[in-house]
Order: sequence, then C-alpha cells, then structure tokens
Amino acid sequence: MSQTPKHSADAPVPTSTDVARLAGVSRATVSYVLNDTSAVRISEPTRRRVREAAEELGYVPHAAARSLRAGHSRMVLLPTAHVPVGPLYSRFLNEVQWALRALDYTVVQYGSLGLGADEAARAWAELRPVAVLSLGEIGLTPHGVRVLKRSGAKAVITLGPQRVEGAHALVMDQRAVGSAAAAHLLERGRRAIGVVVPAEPGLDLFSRPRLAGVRKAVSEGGADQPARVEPLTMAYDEESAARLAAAWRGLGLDAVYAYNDEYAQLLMRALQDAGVDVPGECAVVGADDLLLGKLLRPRLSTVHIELPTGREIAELVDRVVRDPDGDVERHDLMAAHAIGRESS
Amino acid sequence: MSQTPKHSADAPVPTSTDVARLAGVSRATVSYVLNDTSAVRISEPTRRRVREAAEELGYVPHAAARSLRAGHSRMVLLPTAHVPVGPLYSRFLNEVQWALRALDYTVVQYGSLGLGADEAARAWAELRPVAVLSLGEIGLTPHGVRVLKRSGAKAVITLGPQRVEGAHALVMDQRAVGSAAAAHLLERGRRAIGVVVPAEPGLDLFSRPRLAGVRKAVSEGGADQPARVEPLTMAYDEESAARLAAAWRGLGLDAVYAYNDEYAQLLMRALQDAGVDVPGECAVVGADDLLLGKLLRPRLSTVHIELPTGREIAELVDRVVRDPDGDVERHDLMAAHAIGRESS
DNA sequence: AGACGGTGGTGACACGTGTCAGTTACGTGT
DNA sequence: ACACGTAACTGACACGTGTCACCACCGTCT
Repeated sequence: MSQTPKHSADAPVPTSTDVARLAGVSRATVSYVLNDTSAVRISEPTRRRVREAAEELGYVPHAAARSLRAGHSRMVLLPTAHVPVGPLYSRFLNEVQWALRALDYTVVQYGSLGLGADEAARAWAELRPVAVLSLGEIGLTPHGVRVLKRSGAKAVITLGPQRVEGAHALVMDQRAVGSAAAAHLLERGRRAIGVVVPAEPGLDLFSRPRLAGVRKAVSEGGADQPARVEPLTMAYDEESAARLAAAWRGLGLDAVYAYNDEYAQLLMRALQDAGVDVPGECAVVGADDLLLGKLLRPRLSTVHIELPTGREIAELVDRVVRDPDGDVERHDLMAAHAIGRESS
Repeated sequence: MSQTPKHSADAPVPTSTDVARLAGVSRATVSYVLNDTSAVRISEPTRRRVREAAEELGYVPHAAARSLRAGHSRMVLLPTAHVPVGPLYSRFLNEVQWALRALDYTVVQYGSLGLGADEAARAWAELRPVAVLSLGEIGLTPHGVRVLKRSGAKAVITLGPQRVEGAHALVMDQRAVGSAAAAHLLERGRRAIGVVVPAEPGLDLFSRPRLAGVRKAVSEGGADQPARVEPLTMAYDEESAARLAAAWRGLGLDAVYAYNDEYAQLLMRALQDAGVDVPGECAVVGADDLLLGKLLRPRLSTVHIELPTGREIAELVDRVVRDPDGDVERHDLMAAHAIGRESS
C-alpha cells in the first residue's frame, strides 16, 4: 500500500475484465454483481469474491463507457455564466445543484467562456447531457436549442429574463423588480426618479428590463402627479460613483433606484460623501435584499425577490426529462415586493 | 427546418455512420475529414461532401465515445465547494477556468454535495479526468488521491491551507494572513487582540490557521510588551454580532481581527451600534481587501492577499499533466500584507 | 429412465469513435 | 510488359461497459 507510490503512471487502469480475471468469473458476472442487478441470481460466495477483487484492484467504472453503452446519461449541464454573479444568484445555484443530486442526477457546470452562443451549444451537445439548465444570461439561441435536442437532450430549460424558442422557459420577469421599486418611491411621494444602470456588459440583460419596469410603474402611476424617470450609467467602482454623486445636484432628482444593493451601497456612500442627505434630499432603494443593506446607515430600502426553490427547479427538470414531449411550458415567476427601511 | 418541431424526441441522434452514408464514403473518411487529420490525404471534393453531410444532419461528435477510444480526455475536474464562497474566491475560480480553457482543456465543475470524501473521489474518478484541481477546502484524502491517480488522472493538485499526501500541493498558508493582521495591530500599539472565528462549519479550515498566525505573530512580537490573544466565536448574522458587541466592554480588548472583511463589517457595525468607538476604543481589521471595506466609515483596515494568477495555476496543471512523474511539488505561496486605513 | 424446472453462470453483441494496415486505381519508369 | 510508387480511400479492430439469450448442472417428479 505504501510501496511504489511513484510510478503508478504507467500502470494500466483496471477494468471490469481485470476484476473478472482475478475473481475467476466472467465479465458479465462482474457487471451483475457490481450493479446489483436484481433480475439475475448470483450466489453469495461469488458476489463476495467479485467485490473483494474489485476492492483489491481499486476498480472504478468508466462513466463514459457506461453511458455510451446505455445510450443515455443522467447528466444535467449547468452552463456557468461569465458575468460576475451576485451572492443571491450563487446561493440559488447551490440549492439547485443539491436538489438535482438528490434526484440522482449528475450535475456538471460547464463554462462556455470565450465561445459564441452556437459554438457553446455545440460544445455542450458533445457531452450528451440529458438536460441543460441555463441560468441567468441566455447565451442560447433557437438554433442552439435545436442542436442540443438533436443530440439527445430531453430537456432544455432556460431561467432568465426572456424566453428562447423551443426551450422550456422559466421567465423571471425582471421588470417586476423595477416596478416594485418605483411604486415604493412614488408612494413615498418622490417624483423624480434616477435609475442606475450598470456599465458592466452582461448585466444589461437584467438592468434593461428593470429600467423598463420602473417606466411602466411610473406611467401607470396615475396622471394626478406625473413623475420623471432618468437613467444613469454607473460602473461598480468608487470613481464612477463619485463622479455621479458630484453631478447629483444638477440632475434635479429626489430619488434613485440603484439596480441592486451593491450598487446602491456604492452610490449611497458617494452621495453622503458629497454632502447629499439620504433620505432627506434623495431616497435610495436597492434590490436583492442582501444582508449588507441592513448594516448601512441609514438602513437600505430594497426589493426582495422571491425566487423558486432549488427543489422546484429540480422537479421541473425531472418532469421534463421523463416526458419530453409535454407542452413547452412557460412559467412566469418572480414575485417582488419592496422593503422600506430608512433610506427612502 | 420549421417543421416537426415537436416529436424530435424519437429521432435517433445522428452518428458518423449516418454522415458517411449520406456523403457516400466510409466512416473512416468522415473521421479524417472532420478531425482534419493531416497524415491522410483526402481530396477536396470529398471533404466538401462530408462537411455538407455533417452540416445537414446536424452531426455532433460524441465526447464520451471519443475519449473512450482515445484512452484519455482533456477534462480538468474542478470540485465545487459546498461552503459559501466569498467574492475573492469566485473571481479567482473564474480566472482559472479561463486560463485552462485557453490551454484547450475542458473544465468541468462537479459538486460532491452530500458525499463523503472518499465517495466523492470515487465519483470524480468515474469521469476519468486528466487532472483534478481541488480549490479551497480539501475534501480529499490520501486514499482519494490514490483512487484518482489509479483511474488515470495525471495531475491531482490541491490549493488550500494544507497539503495532502500524494498530491501536488499549492499551499496557501493562511497563517500569513493572521500574522500580518496581528503585526499591524501590534505596531499600532494594541495589546489585547480579539480574533473572530466564524461559527460556520467548513470555514474552520481557513479560520484556524489564521488564528494560529495571530498567535505566532504575538509570541514573536518581542517580550518587551507582551500581548494577549482572545478567540471569539461569531456567526454571520446580525444577532450573533449584536450579542458579541453587547459583551464587548467586559472582554477588555483594544483590537479585533475579524477573519475577513465581511465579518469585520458586521462586527464593526454592531460595535458602533453598541456605542463602542472605532478605532478609539477598539481597532478593527479584516482581510481579503474587498471593495466594501473602503465604503465603510471609518474605512476598514484589511489584509490584502496576493493570490497566484489563473494563468499560473493553469500552466502548473499543464506542466504536471505533461510530466506526471515529476517531483511532487510543494509551493508555498500567499503573500499577505496589511493595509492600514481608518479603523485601526 | 426420461422430462422438467430452477440455480448459477457465460458468450457475444452493441454503443460511437479513432486509426493502422490494406487495397484499389492509375500514372510512370525501364 | 511489368514492377513500382503514390493518391485516395476503406475494412476491421479496439476502447469499457450492460444485457439478452443461451447453457451446464443438478435434484425432483411421473
């Protein structure tokens, strides 16, 4: 066990054939024993011999060969985004992973970094996953969906701000977030609302609908007291925030919805440093209901987002895998409600 | 193209045999053409016919069958942690992924959620990765390393606080972080240092060495002015922080090193709410040099950690894959230096 | 004595691919 | 006229696994 720790590199990887030879049985028997196939009866002494042989050789089955033979796998592909993901998102992702594993799926995150949308889909298809669950950003075209389905994927599910032709869609309508924020500000009597739009590329898939949601809420707000909406581009760094804050007084705004809590924190700090009173002079509201919001002074108002649970997602995947020809579902989810704290 | 969008489920997945049949050539020719095998000459007209046939059928090669035949893959397995990862870590992970892909490796994140260490290693080994790069928490035993190498993994590399027998180790000595923080506080004249130890399980792999580093720096600090170290357990939520802050005066401490910036933020806020003056009454220092530290008032002192770049890691992986029998390296990295701001 | 049924196991094929060794067809040199 | 080289392609095997159909053996019943 402790000898020859080094040149194990040239030792061939043990296969079920090696196990069979060592146990003095056929390869078929080995397969039956190690997979606990109930339809075939193997005597207990033989079972033990096989198990011991496998143990001694350190035999580990070859997943690729297995799924090649089986004609299918239980692999769920989870394309990873290349955008900087927030804490809310990464917690959700972990939850989904757990739930899928509980249903006996093999979850694989696979990055498509640097590839085009269709090239990425092709690369995913090579792995022959039984399901593809694309979270957040799309990066999936109708053509990509066809390629995946053609390669045997039973379920292609997108969870994001918009739907993709051919795929099951869990539409998270980000506009609801903007609407909730705007409604909250209007209710508090604000009438000139700035909307921070992140300068970072990749986030616009989220930020644009959120902005649209603000506009919608404002226009529906009733004509009794018309309000104004002003988009403001800002990057996630101190200089950009300071620049925006310095110009604040000239903008004539009395409120700002800052995309999410992290941007809100950054901007609020810059505003305070520039001598702008929050919430007196300007109300600030973020989104995502992160812990940090409660730590700020004034405490940050935010929009809490109700995401589906990991288990719900996993069960949807499982349902679609079992019945791929079911109707293409389109669920609208994402309930959002504002939480008023001290900053608004 | 737009017809039969539904019952594509029963259509068999096209293989290279189908392509060959459609193009009127042998399967071997298809393989040569699609892989651009330079050693074999195929006429240009034939090449085109094959390519067109593949395109028409939507042929995508089967990665499993390919690597089965080849006897090896270029897959790098990146076990994902189940601990809540910080922003520093997740940025680093993305960087590594990029760099590996640039070297033509297929990066796969694979979670071992809910499995024991050795069961997880076995599950990884089934995928027959050419390399395993375990970041952060270990979750890898010497036995697990043997299983992986036995299954054909050329490189097993751990990057974490401690090394694992048999694997190449990039040791990030977390003690350096604690030492830097303590040295900084001592230099500023503090003599009674509290050390926040997260209550969250899974983080103790980091927090324990950091605490040890504090102790080391204090004991080496010279006997001219002996200092005291006091471990303090705290969870990452407001109640826990408030509880600790309420008892603060009784502890007789004049400084605290709070594991990382996020815990420091939480504690500092609680201390301020409890009327403890920072830094007058108590100096606070965090770690990881996150952006949020600069946004706090007083600005948070921190310990900046110098991580290896993604490219360095990727090149190490590549080197070990090419020469697996090279010496088991043990790199000590992680330079850490304190950044004094206003909170200490 | 021969048919019968159950126990315990095996031989052989298929999955989709890459690649080596051959095999045509054809022009060329002596 | 015949060997020879070369361009262009193909037949067949191997990779490691799961599973179906089949087989040998042995005790039991009529």
